[in-house]
Amino acid sequence: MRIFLNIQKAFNTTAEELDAIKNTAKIASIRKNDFFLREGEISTSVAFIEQGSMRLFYNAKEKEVCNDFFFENSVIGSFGSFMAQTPSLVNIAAIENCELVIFKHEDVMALIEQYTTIKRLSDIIIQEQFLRSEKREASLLRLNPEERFKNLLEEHPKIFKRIPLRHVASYLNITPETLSRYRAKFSV
Amino acid sequence: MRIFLNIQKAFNTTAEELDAIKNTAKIASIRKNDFFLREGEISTSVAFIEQGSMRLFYNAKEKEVCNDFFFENSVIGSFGSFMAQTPSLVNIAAIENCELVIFKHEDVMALIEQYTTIKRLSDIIIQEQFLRSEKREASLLRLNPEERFKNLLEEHPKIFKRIPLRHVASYLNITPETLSRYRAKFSV
DNA sequence: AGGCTTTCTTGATCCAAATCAAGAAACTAA
DNA sequence: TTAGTTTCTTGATTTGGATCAAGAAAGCCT
Repeated sequence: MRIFLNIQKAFNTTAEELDAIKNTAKIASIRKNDFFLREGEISTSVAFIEQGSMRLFYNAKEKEVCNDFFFENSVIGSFGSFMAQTPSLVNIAAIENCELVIFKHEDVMALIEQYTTIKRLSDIIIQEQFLRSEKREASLLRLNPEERFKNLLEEHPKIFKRIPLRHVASYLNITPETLSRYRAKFSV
Repeated sequence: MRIFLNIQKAFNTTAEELDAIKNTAKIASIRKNDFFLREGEISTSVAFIEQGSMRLFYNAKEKEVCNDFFFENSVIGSFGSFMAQTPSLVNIAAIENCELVIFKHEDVMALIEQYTTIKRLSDIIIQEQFLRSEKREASLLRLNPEERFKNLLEEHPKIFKRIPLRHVASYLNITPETLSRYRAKFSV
């Protein structure tokens, strides 16, 4: 199946591992704005994004605050909820229509048990999440809004192309008005 | 050894596991203000805090920004750096004099390999880190400074007793002056 | 296409927290 | 103990980004 080729490429799996994955993972489409996980639910699965983009966000008082964006060839989920099987603190929803490869909790456990290389894979994914969250925290703590904007523009210009600006503003923890002014200031 | 009793209690290990831990882990004292890990270094170990308190912080422009505090009976380390064996983004230092039980990277790997229950333990620690960081992000993203202050006061009053206020201010991502005014306002 | 809603931009005003400044209190080390 | 730091408090001022407001542009129906 064409759709697993990206997994093969992203994770550099052997034919045997890829077969095991094909036999357990499920393919799913989710449409723009659909939820993958809601705050309070216990996460039953994580997903590999074949195509599309998603966001992970918190419910704040009246608004939503966006914590992160995920594009094709990355793994998305609430790892806290998924691993501990506790209610999720975060929401996850599609920004663009997405093609996903879904990994159920029990399947992941079984795959890890059976294939030490898949275990290693899972460890790498977990590591990446730790690094991602340390980076995110560092950016929120040590940079001011304008610096965060310039940083994001430099490191992930595609976010400005594919993500609605109100979500980008939320990610930067500023209002849409302020983002708009930064964009004018730096002519983006 | 008395010092391992807390580990036994915190993790509810069997006698056999505790023995395995005793034979590999090393006890260390570190003094107030000493570093456990510096930004840029690759983390070689994680530590169980028997006694004392530590902080995890980032270097920002001219100042340090504190990301979290850790007290006795918790595990501290840069998990991103420890697991991926990449340079740490964070610093870790003692606030009070500490008694630590140190777990070297290779020993942890070996223990996990050998004892499935210790593997389970490590999974729980990792889960806790994920939850901790989701909570931390949520607090930075959805609360304003004064709400963060009130929240911290409610949930962790002991932090105000044991941690120098400038570190608390940094944790709340406000200036010491602002913290001082909040304290006056709420008579803390 | 055309009407409707949502998103984005631009301007005016406001405010919470930062900065600047200086004194008080708490540690530290001889 | 006391001199010397460092930390904390309090006051005056500034400021970056929020909020309020209203129009422009872009999406999204049928």
